[in-house]
Amino acid sequence: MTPRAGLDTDAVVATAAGLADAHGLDAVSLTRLARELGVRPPSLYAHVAGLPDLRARLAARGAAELADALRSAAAGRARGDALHAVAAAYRRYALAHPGTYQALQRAPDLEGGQAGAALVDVVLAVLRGYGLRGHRAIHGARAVRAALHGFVLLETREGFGLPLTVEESYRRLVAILDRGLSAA
Amino acid sequence: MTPRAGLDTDAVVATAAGLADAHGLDAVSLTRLARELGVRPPSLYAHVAGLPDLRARLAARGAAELADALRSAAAGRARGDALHAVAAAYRRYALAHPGTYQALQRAPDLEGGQAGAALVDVVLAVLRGYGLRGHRAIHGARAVRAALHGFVLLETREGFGLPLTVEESYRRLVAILDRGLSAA
DNA sequence: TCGATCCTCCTATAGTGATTAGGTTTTGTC
DNA sequence: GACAAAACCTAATCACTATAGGAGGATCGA
Repeated sequence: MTPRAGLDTDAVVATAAGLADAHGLDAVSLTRLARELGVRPPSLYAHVAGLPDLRARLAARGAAELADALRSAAAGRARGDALHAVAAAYRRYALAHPGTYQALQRAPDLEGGQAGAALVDVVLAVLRGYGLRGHRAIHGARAVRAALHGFVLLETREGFGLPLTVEESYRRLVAILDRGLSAA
Repeated sequence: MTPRAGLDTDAVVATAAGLADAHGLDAVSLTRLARELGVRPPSLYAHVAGLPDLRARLAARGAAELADALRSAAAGRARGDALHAVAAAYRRYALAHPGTYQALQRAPDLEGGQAGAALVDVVLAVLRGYGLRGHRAIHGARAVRAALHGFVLLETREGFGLPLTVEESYRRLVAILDRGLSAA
């Protein structure tokens, strides 16, 4: 008689991602998510282990998607070309999926998991184009991640109060990184 | 008879800051804060307007402290010297007050308030030493803030899985910024 | 010193969200 | 069709935010 929603973990996480991107990560409560899915809150426990687990899955999903986007952007390019493409893809993803990106932030060690490592690998691959290996590559990767992450965060959170094109600021930041990596 | 805690808004916010720095921002609940202060949760409403207000005050307090620290670091220095000093002070503050720094992040528009503007001003002052004014200074300030913010965030949140000195990575990041700003 | 008043803190209470326990019905398989 | 697994539900608990309204200590003028 009852239609049954026919959920599984992926569907739950996907809906949560939509909710997060549309209304912010804080809007993702089990109660609201359940309502969205036409189900009672306790039913969600059949698919996720609880709110922390849901958030972790959201982050893992986002890291995987982001890594994919970066990989695609880097494909077939090198050096500054690759760096600009990867940077653009990074920002594009974060702006298109603000809630998911937010979830990515709050993932403490989980970022250090599978998908997180994939993210680092893409950056390292780009740096190899600059001739950077070993220690130097790692320092470079940290710098690149920090810069992109920080910029996107400031943009999405605080919004850069001043009326000056954000695109241009980003382009210049990436140019600075390019110059710095070339010199290193 | 009753000893009375003798609280005021500053004391409440200060204790909240201690709690946040010691156990993370999420540990700062009115219930726990009240327990910490030897008081019942409703009593806190005499000093702060609620949890959002408390968080906002935490952020404002942090922004003011951070701006002070940066101003001190910049005093009497110029260019790369000033940049390195400010960057070091920035990271030092964030590491010493992780919970407060976390609160700073979550403050949406409040960062754009008094204390937030002071923060930007310090960076702009440093950039003036590089001969940057107007648009170029703003782009530069965004780059610097993004890089420092992003680095500190990655360090405190995810911890840079790899076993390679974080200090050295930071130093190199700042060096990249220095080079980039000099060229701009 | 006496008292009016303010302010701090309290109890009581409501409401929301996460989570667990334990049962019931649908779905898939033989 | 019957059995087993799994999806969902109701009921209940607990932690936390928040409001309402009251009691008592502190302060200041007389």
